Amino acid sequence: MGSSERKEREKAELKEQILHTAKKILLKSGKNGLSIRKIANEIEYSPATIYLYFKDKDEILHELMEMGFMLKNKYMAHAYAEKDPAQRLYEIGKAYVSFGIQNKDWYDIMFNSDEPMQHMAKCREDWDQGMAMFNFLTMTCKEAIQKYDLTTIDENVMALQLWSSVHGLVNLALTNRLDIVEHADKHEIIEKVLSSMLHCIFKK
Amino acid sequence: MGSSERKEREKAELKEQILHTAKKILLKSGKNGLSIRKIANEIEYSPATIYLYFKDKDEILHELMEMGFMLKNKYMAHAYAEKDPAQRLYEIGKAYVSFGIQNKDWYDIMFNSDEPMQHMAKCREDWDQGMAMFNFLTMTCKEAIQKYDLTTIDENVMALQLWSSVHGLVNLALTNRLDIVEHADKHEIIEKVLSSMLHCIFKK
DNA sequence: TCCTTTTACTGAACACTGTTCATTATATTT
DNA sequence: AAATATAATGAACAGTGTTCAGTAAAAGGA
Repeated sequence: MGSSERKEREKAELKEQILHTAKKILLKSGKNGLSIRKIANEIEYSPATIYLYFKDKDEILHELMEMGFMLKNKYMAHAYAEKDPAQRLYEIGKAYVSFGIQNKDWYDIMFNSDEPMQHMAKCREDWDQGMAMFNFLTMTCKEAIQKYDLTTIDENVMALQLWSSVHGLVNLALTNRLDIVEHADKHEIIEKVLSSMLHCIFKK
Repeated sequence: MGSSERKEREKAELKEQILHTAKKILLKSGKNGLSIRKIANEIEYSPATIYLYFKDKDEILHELMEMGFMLKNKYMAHAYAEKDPAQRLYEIGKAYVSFGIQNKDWYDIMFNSDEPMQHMAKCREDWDQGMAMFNFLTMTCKEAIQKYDLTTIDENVMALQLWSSVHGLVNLALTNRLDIVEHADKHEIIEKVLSSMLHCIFKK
């Protein structure tokens, strides 16, 4: 009979509903405001029911992390399509920072939080999205090195140098530490640092 | 009578004891393991008593932040004493990263946590330690720019570029995201990025 | 249709968290 | 010794993640 298939579909539907609600609460109340009990309340099930669909809160945050990467990819799409690797690096940096600044809670879950990493460790899973992102950055660096004949820098070092810079900038901005040391406009100063960074790398 | 003086001294002593215990728990159980109730339990007072000496947990974390900066200064002392500004920047970077990697909980409270910033906002206080740190970095950049005739870079931009890089590196390392994208030795790769960063800036 | 088995769900509890406040205990002063 | 001022707390409020015995509902078989 097809009833077992229907049941599986219903089970998947409730799982989706839980995640959809989790996302809703995340957007409304932030990561700190997201709790199992609030999700349960919203979908009108008991908190215990959540644990029939997810092992623990870490797993839910891991799923939210994956959703975050999908959102981030929308921000990156235009930059990724740029032909010139040097210009592409600049566009990637700008898009990355825009995503981070405009989506604090998503960014925290993806790049700062312990819970999704904890879940991956428990499941012996890889950080596929993070690795894919970094690999693409590294490939663009490689292209740029070849095209602009940058003999003194390694592509892996260059990629990490760029990533850590924008990661640091976003975190300083999101924790309100950037405005304290630099009163000027946040976007302007970040733009300047990113430009300076790339200018440093590409000048010979 | 001097009894009021003695009472004030006793009050200050208990305040010190609370902070000392908070530090002890932070070192043993991390920031997440630090709770008002654990402090109260350790010093054998009721949790409510803590609130006679501190407005809230934010204030305690703010005090811990200040303690963290004192510890950091010990890490930085040698670097700060370096004569040559370019070499000093390198030593500062290395010392900063060492401090961060070796003191996750202190680093989080100082450079990532919201609570100490929240406390400062409530008290309309400045982030003195952070500003002092950044000002010193900026001055060193200014010196380096003058000595090595770097005409294309602004000292403020350069300082922020360096800070965000090491901040990003430390955070990626502390959240176990660095080892995932780069399997090589953590310290080695960080050293390489820092060197590359400074090499980029100082080459003409 | 009735009965058994399987699946789905939940109430209540456990062990925590920060914070407040009326009440009690202690110490000081009159 | 009594009155006052200070210090400390018990208990409660409103939360948190998580577990598990027990119940309700649906599915399968006779």
